[in-house]
Amino acid sequence: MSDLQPARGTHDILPDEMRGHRRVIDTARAVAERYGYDEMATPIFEFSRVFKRTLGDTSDIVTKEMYSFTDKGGDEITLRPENTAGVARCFMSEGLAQNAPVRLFYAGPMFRYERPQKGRLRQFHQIGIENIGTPGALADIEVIATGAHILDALGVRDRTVLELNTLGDGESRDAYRAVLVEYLQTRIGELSGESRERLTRNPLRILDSKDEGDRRVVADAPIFSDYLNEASQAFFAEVREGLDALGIAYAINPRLVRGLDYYSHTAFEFTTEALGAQGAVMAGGRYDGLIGMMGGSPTPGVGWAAGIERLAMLCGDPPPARRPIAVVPVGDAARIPALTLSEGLRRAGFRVDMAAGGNLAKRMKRANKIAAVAAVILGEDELARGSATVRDLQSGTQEEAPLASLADRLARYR
RNA sequence: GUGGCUGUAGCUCAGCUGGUUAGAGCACCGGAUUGUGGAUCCGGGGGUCGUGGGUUCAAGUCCCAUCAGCCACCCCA
Repeated sequence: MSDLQPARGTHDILPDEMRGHRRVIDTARAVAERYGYDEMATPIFEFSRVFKRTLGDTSDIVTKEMYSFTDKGGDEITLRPENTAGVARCFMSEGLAQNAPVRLFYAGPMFRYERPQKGRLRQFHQIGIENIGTPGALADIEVIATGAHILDALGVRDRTVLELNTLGDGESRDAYRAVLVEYLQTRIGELSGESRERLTRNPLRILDSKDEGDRRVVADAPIFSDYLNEASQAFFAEVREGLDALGIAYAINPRLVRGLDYYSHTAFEFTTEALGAQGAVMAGGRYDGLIGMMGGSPTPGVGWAAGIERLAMLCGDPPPARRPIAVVPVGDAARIPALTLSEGLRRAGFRVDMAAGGNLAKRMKRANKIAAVAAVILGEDELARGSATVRDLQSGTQEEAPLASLADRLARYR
């Protein structure tokens, strides 16, 4: 039994759930397309250094969540824990800088070695967009608007809140970090052990700590916005102005931080209360430093990623499957004619299920069970007349129709 | 990675302080109905009680371990 279970934190996506995923992906892709995004895909695994260099040596993802292994050729490989690094790598190795700015949409599985919970899996799926090569705040606004639009289209927007913050540019962040560390040093005794470690590696993260002692210390900490230089303030102001103009509500959350240096300016998250502890549904921001850090020529970028499972959960019951037409042969002589009829209807665009086995009653039962919209009954009587009986399984009414015009008769069931 | 809760049929669950062949509803299969489904009635199949060990005359029930899920922390999508 246990070795027949899917590995921890993974699960099979059966047709019902798959339709839920499909709805999220298809909706997102269609909306993103209106904003100029084209779908692409990067490999599911990359050389480990792509993520290590990109996510930093201190991030949780790199230190404890990567699925890494050495392949038979001795290469260090990692299953992608997120896709921005892969897209950035692709941007460079495929020479996309020639076409910059590029707008890319993706959907696919990601892998993180975490302790599973509802809405948190080891293999999960994300959709995301990346706008690479566009520097201004307008791009940030539009990226957020694309996300908001997708949440609208999925009908879940009213259950989410947009949290917004700015990380400023590098200069502002360096200035603030220095002041912050200086302040925290004076109260280091009150910090949690974890935060003491973060003090050297990742001090901004302390602002987001949920430890009570940390929070008391953080409450009196210098305020980041006081250290934003003029350019950073102007950038953030424009982002807010744009969101206001588009009627996209947001809540400024000064504790919304990103630990990594290549992030700058806009950071945002659409969160929800409806999913328990896993509240983040769509998260993103600006990563102007990323491509430079990976060895490319400095190129700005903005984007977000969203969890398909989480969005699908918010959406509720998946749409029902398309209802088929059941072709029901009666008697041996009808078998082959029913087969060719089925094939013809499929060529004409219908979803067709041909019942086999059992008597007519059994086949009708089956037709009912698979939620067929109609049954096309083909027996010797009909064959002799070159027709078929079409029974509407909703109303129970039926009529005979010539085979030649059957597809037209069935048109409303397509 | 830490702490807590849970694990009985495909699904939802019952099974009292350990005590005969482990039950129900739904679902599934067959029949009533060999050219007509949904309703009803009758019948049937299906469980190594998550797994492994231990205690006991006796374990679904108690103990330990392990696996998985869930909840919180952590982190995030």
